[in-house]
Amino acid sequence: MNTSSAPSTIRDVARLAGVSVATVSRYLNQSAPLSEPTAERVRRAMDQLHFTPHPVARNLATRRTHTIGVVLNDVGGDFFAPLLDGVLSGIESLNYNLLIIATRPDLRANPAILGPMYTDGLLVFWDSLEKADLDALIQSGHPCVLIHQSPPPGAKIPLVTIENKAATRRLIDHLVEVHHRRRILFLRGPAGNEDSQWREAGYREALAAHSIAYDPRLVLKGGFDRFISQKAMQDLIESSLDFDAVFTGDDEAAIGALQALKLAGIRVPEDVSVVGFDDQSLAPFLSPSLTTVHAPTDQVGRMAARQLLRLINGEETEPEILLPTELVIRNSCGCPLPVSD
Amino acid sequence: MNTSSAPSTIRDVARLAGVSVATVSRYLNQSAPLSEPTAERVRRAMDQLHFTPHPVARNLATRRTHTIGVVLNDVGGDFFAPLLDGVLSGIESLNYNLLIIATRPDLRANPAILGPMYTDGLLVFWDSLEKADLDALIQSGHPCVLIHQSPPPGAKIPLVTIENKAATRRLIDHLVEVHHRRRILFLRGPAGNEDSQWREAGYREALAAHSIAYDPRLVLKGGFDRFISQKAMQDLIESSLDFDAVFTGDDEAAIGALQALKLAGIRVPEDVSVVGFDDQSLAPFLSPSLTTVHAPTDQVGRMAARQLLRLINGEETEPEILLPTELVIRNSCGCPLPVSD
DNA sequence: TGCTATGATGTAACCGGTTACAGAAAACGG
DNA sequence: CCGTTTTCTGTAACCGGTTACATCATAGCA
Repeated sequence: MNTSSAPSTIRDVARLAGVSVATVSRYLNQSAPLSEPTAERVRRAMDQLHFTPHPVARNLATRRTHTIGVVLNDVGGDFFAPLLDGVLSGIESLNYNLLIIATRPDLRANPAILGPMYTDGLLVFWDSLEKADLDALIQSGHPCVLIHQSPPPGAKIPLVTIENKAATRRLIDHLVEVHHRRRILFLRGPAGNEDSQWREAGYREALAAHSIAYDPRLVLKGGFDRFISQKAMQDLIESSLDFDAVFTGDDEAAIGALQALKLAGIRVPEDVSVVGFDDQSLAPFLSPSLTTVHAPTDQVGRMAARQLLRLINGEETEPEILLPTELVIRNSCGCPLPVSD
Repeated sequence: MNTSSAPSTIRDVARLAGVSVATVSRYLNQSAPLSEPTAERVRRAMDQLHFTPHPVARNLATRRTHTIGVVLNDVGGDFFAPLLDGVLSGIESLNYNLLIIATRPDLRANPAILGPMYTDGLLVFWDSLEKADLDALIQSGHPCVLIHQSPPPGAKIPLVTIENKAATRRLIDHLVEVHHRRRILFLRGPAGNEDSQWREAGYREALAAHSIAYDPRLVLKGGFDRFISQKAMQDLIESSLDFDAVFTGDDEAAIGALQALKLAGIRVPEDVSVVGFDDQSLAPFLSPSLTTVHAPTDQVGRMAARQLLRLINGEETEPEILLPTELVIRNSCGCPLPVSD
């Protein structure tokens, strides 16, 4: 009946059970053995009062927040949902909370929120922090795990990312070997993006392996962005440079590339093969359906969360986790429709 | 050079400035006037010590968390990213933090985390809480705003959602008036989904307005899900019931419907018009591009966040915000390609 | 000049937990 | 049977802020 009374505290419980607050606390945390009769009385008192320990008070006393932060710049992007889904499944039922820390190119994060008072550790996604902020964070020693971005040299910060180079190699090999493409465009990602750098390395390796000369005119800025890549493709088409395939760097850029080709009346895949990277959720529904490389973004999130928890608990962590990627053949490369999908 | 020393506290600042902790606190919160010389000394001491007030201690003392929670079941779904993006922009620079509370059909939320100790208020998305948990939350009086779901009768909880019925009416009107469709399928959303109910009402209203008899055989379960809707469409096609258009309930179901039609060799939009709802990010890239209704999901997030903040601050709130939706004509209804896109 | 209103600051209790330390009782070993 | 260890429990300090109340100058006023 005392529904709307003030929530009860550990002292209320102690009083009702006829024990000290320390005893109640020990019961809560199993931090010391209690005699069975005492435990029973505490238990009784607790549920008679509907007692729930106050997390903030506990956080203050233990100097742990039981919260991990995810630092991201690109909320709303296609990476966001699967990544967070993975992170959540990584901390599931471990009594950890998830705090979203959104940064923007124009909006630096409040430095304090990166500090140890808000979270027990941070998951830092590529491009979410200015270099200075990242360095300061690393210096501070606050646990963090980087996602899709290597730590600065010397820093021993775990990294979780995906395998880019070998997968790209297989992707380009497929274009050359199966579809006999030899003039293959590459749309670079944003400056400084490591995924893009590795993909470019895979691209060049594949060309070299097939004795195809590297032509710098075939490498454009796609920015992992549909509009930038559409513009880049349009410009290239106007320049009437010859090409028979496009590796768009990522799926997002593939959207723009497909659009540009369509508007120019160039048929995909008959005239030009198009392949992407990431296997975003819309890849199967583009037209033609997009041949790409599956990036296990949810797993990246899950693994990163696990690494961070290990770090927080002082356990051993892997310095680097490279998750495997997988070629996904659909139609935009020129392969026929599968029987069903 | 004392870089790695323990972080300084308000008492350290007080000592260095030669004032009491209360004075420092007053400076921090502007909660009482300070003489300029005192203020100056506090300021000096603060940045000499790089002092940052400890948020958890502050939360404990003020019994506010400066955090709002978003309760969601469908992390990873297409709603998630834009919604959160909107929420973040709604709380931007207001010193509020965002906690993600993910529930799953199989995993009930820890009841405590819905309580007032973790957050100052909650944004509750449709279907994220069991009825009992929602009722308990509302009973508790903890501030909350519902998203895409009306409160139980009698409860005075603000609601933020979108206009469904009139938009659906316009959508179906378009099919009938422009494309002369009269046998229009409707794929219902999940049971209990209010959006779906309103869309169905709009659908029926449009039929009635054009004197088209309502045929219950044309209403199927699409579940707002690509697989469910694909299956439903396939079954319907096999039953060889006649139809010339499909309103898929949402865009997600449109994916499945398009797939089923394609596999059956039925041409869209020549043989059958297909229209969706939501205007998810992939809608323009389906083939043919999807005629749909734009749902301003990011705005829903922003508005809901704002309402919640008002509620938390004891200001007046709107009982219900219905955000306008807008018809987006593309090609899947049968309209020609726009000049550019 | 003496008395009160005002403004600035300090003291100490409080938010609600955890935990170091101490003490008492029970178990153990010789 | 007594000293030592072990097991359980209590006392009180502590985490790092906020704030009600008290205090003390100083300004204002008659």
